[in-house]
Amino acid sequence: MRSPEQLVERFRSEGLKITPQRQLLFSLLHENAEHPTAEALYTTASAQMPGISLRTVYQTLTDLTEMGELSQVTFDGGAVRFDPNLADHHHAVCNECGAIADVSIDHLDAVSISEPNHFSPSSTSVVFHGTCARCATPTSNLDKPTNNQTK
Amino acid sequence: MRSPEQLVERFRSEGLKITPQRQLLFSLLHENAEHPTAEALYTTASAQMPGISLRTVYQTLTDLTEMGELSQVTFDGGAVRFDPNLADHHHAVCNECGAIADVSIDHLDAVSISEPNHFSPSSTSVVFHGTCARCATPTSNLDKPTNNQTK
DNA sequence: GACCTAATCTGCAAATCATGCGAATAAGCA
DNA sequence: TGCTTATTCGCATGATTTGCAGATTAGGTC
Repeated sequence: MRSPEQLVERFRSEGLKITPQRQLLFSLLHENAEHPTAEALYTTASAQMPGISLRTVYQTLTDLTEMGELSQVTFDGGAVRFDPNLADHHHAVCNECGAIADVSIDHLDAVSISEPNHFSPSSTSVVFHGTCARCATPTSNLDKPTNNQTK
Repeated sequence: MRSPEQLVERFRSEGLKITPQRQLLFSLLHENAEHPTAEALYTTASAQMPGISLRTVYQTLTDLTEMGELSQVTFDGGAVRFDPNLADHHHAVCNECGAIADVSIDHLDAVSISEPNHFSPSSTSVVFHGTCARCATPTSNLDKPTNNQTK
C-alpha cells in the first residue's frame, strides 16, 4: 500500500476524514511484512492508542481493502491476514513458527493445467509450506520467534 | 480416499466401530469432487438420515482427516472444505459460480523462489482463480450452477 | 473561535464456523 | 444376552467477523 502521507492525500481527496485512528493504522501497516491479523493490529494499536476499538480496526482494514490498498490472505483456515504488499508476489509459510514471507517466483508462466478442462485462469497464487531460514538454523534457536501459527 | 468398503476394513482393523452414520458419510465422500463443507455434507446426509448430528459430521471428517483419508482445504477465508482426492493435485476456483475443480499441473518443478531467502519448501500448492468452462459458455447459462461461493 | 453536519468511532449484539464436554446410545465381542 | 467402550448427540463455548445505533469528532462555514 502507499505511504501514510499518500493515503492521507487519497482519503482527503475522496472526502473521507483523517482521524487519529486511521493515521495510526496507516503507519502500522506501512511496509509491514508480517501479514498481521486484525486482532494483532488491534493489540499493537491499543498499546499506542488505548481505547481504540477492534471494530474500528476491522472497519479501516475493510476500507483499505476495498480501495485496493491492502489485500487479504488466509492460510489453512486461520484468521484473515492483511498484506500491504501490492506487488505481484506469493507466500511462503513456515511450518515451524508460522511466519509468512513474501516471495517472488520465477517461471510461473511455465506452469499450466494439464487436463483439457477449459478453465480460464485469471490469476494464480502459489503458497509454499516449509521451513524458514530462521527455523532451519539450530544455532539461532535462542531468538527464534514463537509459533504464531493460527490453527 | 479409499472406497467405503476399504474404509470399513480400516476402521475395523483399528478397533473403531462401523456405525450407520460413518457408513453414510463414507459413501457421500467417496469420489466426491465437489469439495463440500461440513455444513453441505450435513445437509445431504440429513436427507438420507434424518436426525444425524452436525457434530457427528464434523467428528467423522476430523477423524478421516487425521487418518490421512481426507485433506482439508480453504479458499479465501471461507469454511473448511473436504477433499477425498489423495493424488497430488491443485485447485481451480471459479469466480462466477464458486465451483472448485481439481487440476493437475505441468512443469510445477520449474517454479522457484527467486530471492535468496533460504526458505526450504516441503510442499507447494497452487490455486487458480478464473472462469470455469460452464460459466464461460453463454449458451449453457440456463443450467449454470448457482453461486456457491463462501464469502 | 463557534457552529453544523456528515463521517467516524465505539460497544454490544449477533452471525458463522468449529470444538469441548457429558449423558445417552449402540457396536462388537464373550 | 449382557458387558464394555466407542460413538453419537445436543448444548455450551470459543474464535472470528459483521450489523447496528448512539455518541463523538473532523473539517468546512460564518
